[in-house]
Amino acid sequence: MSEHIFALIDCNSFYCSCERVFQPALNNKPVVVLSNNDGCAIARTPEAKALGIKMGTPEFMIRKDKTMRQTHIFSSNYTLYGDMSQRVQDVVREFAPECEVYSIDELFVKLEKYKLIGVVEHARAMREAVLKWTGIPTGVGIGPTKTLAKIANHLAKNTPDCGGVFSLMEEGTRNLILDEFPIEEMWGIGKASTAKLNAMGIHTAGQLRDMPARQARQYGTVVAERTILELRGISCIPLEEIPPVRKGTAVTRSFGKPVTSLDELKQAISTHAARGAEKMRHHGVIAGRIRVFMHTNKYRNTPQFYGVECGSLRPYTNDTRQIIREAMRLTEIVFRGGIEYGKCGIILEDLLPASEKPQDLFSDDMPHSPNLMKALDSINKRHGRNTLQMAGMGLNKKWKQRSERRSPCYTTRIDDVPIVRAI
DNA sequence: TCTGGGGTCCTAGGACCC
DNA sequence: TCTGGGGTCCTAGGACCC
Repeated sequence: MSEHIFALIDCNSFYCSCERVFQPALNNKPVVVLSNNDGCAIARTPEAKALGIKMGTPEFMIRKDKTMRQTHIFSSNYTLYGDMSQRVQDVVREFAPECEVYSIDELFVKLEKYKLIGVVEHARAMREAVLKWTGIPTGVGIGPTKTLAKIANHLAKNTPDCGGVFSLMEEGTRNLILDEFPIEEMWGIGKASTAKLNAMGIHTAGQLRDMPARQARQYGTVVAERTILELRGISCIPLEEIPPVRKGTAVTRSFGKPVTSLDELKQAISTHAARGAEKMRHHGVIAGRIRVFMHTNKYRNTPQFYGVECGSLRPYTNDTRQIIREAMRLTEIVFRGGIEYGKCGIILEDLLPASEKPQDLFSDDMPHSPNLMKALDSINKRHGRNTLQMAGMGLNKKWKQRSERRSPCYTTRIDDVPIVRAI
């Protein structure tokens, strides 16, 4: 039986690296990128980590703290990151056509074909090409299963002198490493599992790998069993080259400041509903159900409230008007006065490819919908999001989030393309 | 005294991921 | 003053059906 060879390519501090590509003066300086609403740090460079900034450190703490304040802070710019991600993928595919896009900054590939020329050398060449052609630094971990490739990737980033590539294909090395590797750093082992395993005396990946079957059953689920087999080098999680069809899609946001009025809530929900409909059209799907929710800010010391209501969409649709209509009906049901809301959103469920739309005898169809929506989308694509919108979405959107330090869309907006001048 | 068994669907909640 | 958003999978329990 021929052995699998998985590699995981992971972009280093991806969002920060994207910002650095266009501001090279920030290399070797602490940089963070904030969440939506400029709430907290979601990406940090090693220099920022060294200052004590953690994943989720609030923005105001970074700004106030004496050592942290030297950090360069960016609002998140998903248009830029999405485009840079696409460029990284394009380079990786040239070196490894069997490729799964695992997240915006991670790709799994299979490398069996490169065994003769040397898998590690090939990975190194790929990594250098990604850096040269996109400006994004990466780490590559190699192993006989995805779980082991993930661990190898962790080592690639934290082992000086490995040139950004680490392989766990060789069994001897693997055993030595796993005996030292803490379980809480493993893929699929979160807080709850760590506590459970620690209580059983399991602290390292090596101990987990050698756990007797009886004890393993006591510990957990199918997922745990799979992880243990993967640690033993038996591949249970295959490469998924074709992304599975989404089951649902959500648009949710915190408010820039607390919202109390039904009017503003309706504006926000209809804005999210319109964005949800747009996302569905982009993916060529329709929804059979929509859920609307709103809740208070859990960090504030005010009476807490969480409300949610679900309604069906018949016929299945991705038409902005129908989605907003149902969302407004649900909003009025859920809404309660006298509450300071912190966040709201919509979730579209029961998604189907638009081509598989169920026939429906009892509800009116909108024959002109596809063309109208197409026109709406192309106008907004050319002139910017919500250039053309439904009246209910509101014009001044006072509830909107902050995003004060967003960088330009260097690679996707012609007005934002950097200009190089010869001196 | 005796009181089936198996299946589906739905929802809620937990855990985990990036 | 200020603490993200968007996903997946699994399990348990209730309702309902034959």
